[in-house]
Order: sequence, then structure tokens, then C-alpha cells
Amino acid sequence: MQIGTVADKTGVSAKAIRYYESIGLIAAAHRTHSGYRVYGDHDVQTLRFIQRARGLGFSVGEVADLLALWRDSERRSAQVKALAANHVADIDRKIAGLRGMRDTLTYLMERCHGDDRPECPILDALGTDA
Amino acid sequence: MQIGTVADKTGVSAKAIRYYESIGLIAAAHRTHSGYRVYGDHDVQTLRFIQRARGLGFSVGEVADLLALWRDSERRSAQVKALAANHVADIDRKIAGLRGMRDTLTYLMERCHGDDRPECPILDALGTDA
DNA sequence: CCTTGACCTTCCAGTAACTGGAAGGCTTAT
DNA sequence: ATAAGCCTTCCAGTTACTGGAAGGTCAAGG
Repeated sequence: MQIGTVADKTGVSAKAIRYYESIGLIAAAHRTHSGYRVYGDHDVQTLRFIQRARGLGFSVGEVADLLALWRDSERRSAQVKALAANHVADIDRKIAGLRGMRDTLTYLMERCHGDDRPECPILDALGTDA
Repeated sequence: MQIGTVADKTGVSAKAIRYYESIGLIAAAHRTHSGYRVYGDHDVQTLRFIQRARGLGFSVGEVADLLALWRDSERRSAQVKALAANHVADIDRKIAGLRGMRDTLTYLMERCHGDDRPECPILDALGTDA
């Protein structure tokens, strides 16, 4: 299989696959005599795993850890769960931050007439000395 | 006022102030004969505005728009409100994405024993062919 | 007068996780 | 022979800065 086929099968772009190889997230692919990368079903599995983990918001570094655990038959599920728990905590922090922004903005927007006049509590809130 | 004083007063780092100048978000500061940047209270106001807008998650480009509106006495509050509304929509999309991740992860975590055994539905979910 | 310390200056590199594009090689079909 | 559609590598750009190097400036102290 060439890289384009793998890209189609996994949803990971050819660019991204090369990138993952360059940073060592996946092993360097075998090459044809002319230098083309060659992949097998196993690589497709790995890239799907990566794609799903990235889709759940895990960083590439965390994905590397997850991959290692996935391959380690001696792993303790507690390790995986802990990794996931940390990630959920990260997500919760992000959500909390975004909700704070959202609440402030909607509060200000409710008070903004949103018409042809210049008065605007949103700008007032950003610009006051307080 | 030197840049360090302004940084202290506004919470914007000296590095960031120089960066904002370099990208044109703020005007180039006057200089002393020896090349030091000099600021006044007006600049402090502007940087506070920027800091607050960034704190609400507006991109630097959006902040530039907000600053222009802030300075424009002819502005229509509808413009400001529309900008804010777009940003809230962005935030909502981000929150929705994060919540989806969070829900999937907590669902899987609830089913993971999290003990010394290797079985783990989290890895299973990432690695299955489906 | 000289030094020390705390400022300031510019410029380069790095961050995360890729994407886009240029320049050029390979394969297969026409 | 050439065109289409792959593939290759390498460089640049994205966002919003931060860190650090190398060096100039200014006020205080010895």
C-alpha cells in the first residue's frame, strides 16, 4: 500500500503520516526501490488508533504513551485510566475557561443594544479603568 | 514610563508589548535618545483593553477590530455585538467539541477497571477495527 | 573613575501539530 | 514522447507569544 491509500483508509493525511514518522510517533516505513513508502494493514491499524486518540484531544505525546500501553500486554489498566483522567481534567479546565468567557460575553451582549448608536457596554467593559 | 512599568501596570509582558508593536496592533512607541520606548497613560489604557479582550478569548485580529471600534465614535454598537456574537459562536463550537471528547472519555473510563490487569476498554475503543 | 545591577535594545529560535507549496522523480497509459 | 497522478524532500507559514543571547544605558556605590 502506498501512503495515499493509507491516508484514505485512515483519515490521516499523507502529510501527517510523514510528520508522525519524522517525530518518531510511528516507525519509519519500508521503501520501494524507488523510495516510495510501503505500508501494511498493521500500519493502518496504528494510524486509526492515533487518529481516534487525537480526535479525543490527546496530544501527540500522550498518544505516544497510549500507543506504548496498547502494545504492552503487561500494562495495568490503571495506567491507561490515569492518563485518561488527566486528560479529562485538562478538558474540564478548558471548558471552564471557555464558559467563563462565554458567560461574560453573553452578559455584556444582553446589555448591548446592537443598533446604529455607538454606546456599547462591551467596549465599555474592555476599556474602563477599573 | 518605560516598558517594564507598563508591563507591571497592565499585566502585558514587555515581550508581548514589543510583539504587539511589531505586528501593528499598537502604534510604535516614542523613543528616548538612547532608544528606550516611552509610554504614557493612554498606552496603558490601550494595553489594558487588549489584555481584557484577549482574556475573553478574542484573537489578536479580532482585538484589532475591537480597538478600531473602540476608537471610532461613529461606530454602530451592532458591529461590536456582531463581532462578539461570532466569537461566542466560536466558543460554543469549542465547548461542544470538548464536551463530546469528555463524554466519550468518561464513558470509557467508567468501564475501565483501573487496576493491575491489562484489559482496558479505553484502548479497545481506540484500537478496534470498527 | 569604575563597576555592579537592573534596566533596556534587537534578533534568532522554539512552541503544537500540522498544512501548503515548490521542485523534481516514478509509473502507467495513451 | 508525454501527460496524469502518484510519490519524494525541503522550506515556509500558521498563533501568540516566550526564552535566551549579545550588547547598550543609567543610577548608585566604592
